Amino acid sequence: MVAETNTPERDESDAVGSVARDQIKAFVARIERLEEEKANIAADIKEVYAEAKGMGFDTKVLRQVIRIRKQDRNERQEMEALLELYLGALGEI
Amino acid sequence: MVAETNTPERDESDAVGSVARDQIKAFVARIERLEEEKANIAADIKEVYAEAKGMGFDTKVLRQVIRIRKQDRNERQEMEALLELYLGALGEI
Amino acid sequence: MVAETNTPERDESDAVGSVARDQIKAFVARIERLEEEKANIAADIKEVYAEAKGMGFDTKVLRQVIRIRKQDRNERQEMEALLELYLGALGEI
Amino acid sequence: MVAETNTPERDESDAVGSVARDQIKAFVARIERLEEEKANIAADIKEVYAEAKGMGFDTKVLRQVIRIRKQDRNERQEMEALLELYLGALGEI
DNA sequence: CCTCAGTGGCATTTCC
DNA sequence: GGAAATGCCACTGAGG
Repeated sequence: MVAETNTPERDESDAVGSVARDQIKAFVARIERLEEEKANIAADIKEVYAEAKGMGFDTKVLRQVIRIRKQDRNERQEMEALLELYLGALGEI
Repeated sequence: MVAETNTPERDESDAVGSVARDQIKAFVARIERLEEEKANIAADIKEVYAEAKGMGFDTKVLRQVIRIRKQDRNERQEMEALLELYLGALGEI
Repeated sequence: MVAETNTPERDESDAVGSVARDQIKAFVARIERLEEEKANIAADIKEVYAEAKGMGFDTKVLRQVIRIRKQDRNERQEMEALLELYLGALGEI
Repeated sequence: MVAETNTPERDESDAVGSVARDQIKAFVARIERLEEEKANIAADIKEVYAEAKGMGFDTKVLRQVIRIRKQDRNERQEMEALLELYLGALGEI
């Protein structure tokens, strides 16, 4: 794991030390917990698409709509960032 | 959205019908809601990695650990499925 | 290089065979040639930004403008793809 | 675009001035032209990798080869620069 | 020097 | 199930 601050040189057989070891285990547990939640939500999304498909909607079109709306949001944010840049730059004239 | 069962030919001005239209909007809303939750959890995971990094752990190795453990779980599940298959086959002899 | 179709078992000392060897060299040469062209163009772009900066323009803003215009193009393409999807789906009703 | 030297305070309606405006448009056009060329070459490279893959070569290994050779070139250049430095220093003795 | 945008590589997912 | 596409992460290099 190469945690310099957590793995000082030591004589004992364990290379990382029980403290660092516990920290690693805690991080792994937290991440795996969150990954599980994320996977569950991904499964939910999949279900929604399946449900829409079951009602006769074209999931390909639906996905595209979602993508375009997401792009819209991103572009709006970029425009705001550009405005910030402009205003900041104007202030420096 | 091209839902054959929901968009019969019609004389009215709206091409898709208000019912299908509402259904589409509902699906989009549900998916976007779930996508947002997923993005939040992804951000949480990122934070955890950042925290671990801040404590001197190598995130690259940490990610590998997570990946390997996930693979192990998958393999274990496959083995169990195979076992089920064998046992079922034996029961049919 | 692990090219199963190009590396039959053979008694000779070379593991890959002269044919596969030549093919690999040709691929590497082609890629490196293209990579070089790409690097040259990247250098040209850098020069243009430098020139703009030299004339008093804010390169950060300029980059943002380029990025937004690129997003616009992408979104336009996505919209066209969506239209294609719609039309194709309508044709199947 | 916030070009102090090109956008003096002015009474006219246009905020940036038609000259600066044209300059900006020219820069954007030049950059977008070059970006397009770069994207085309990147697509070509992708095609070459795909072709190699289609002939049974492992693209992952191929990429590694390209990367290592690039590193070698860089190191060689650094060595030559170092040699130049040494020789120049000797000439000043 | 340090932040940050851009880019390449990798993993996952999706479609066939 | 395998190839193709998308998204994500790490890294390098540019700009301040």
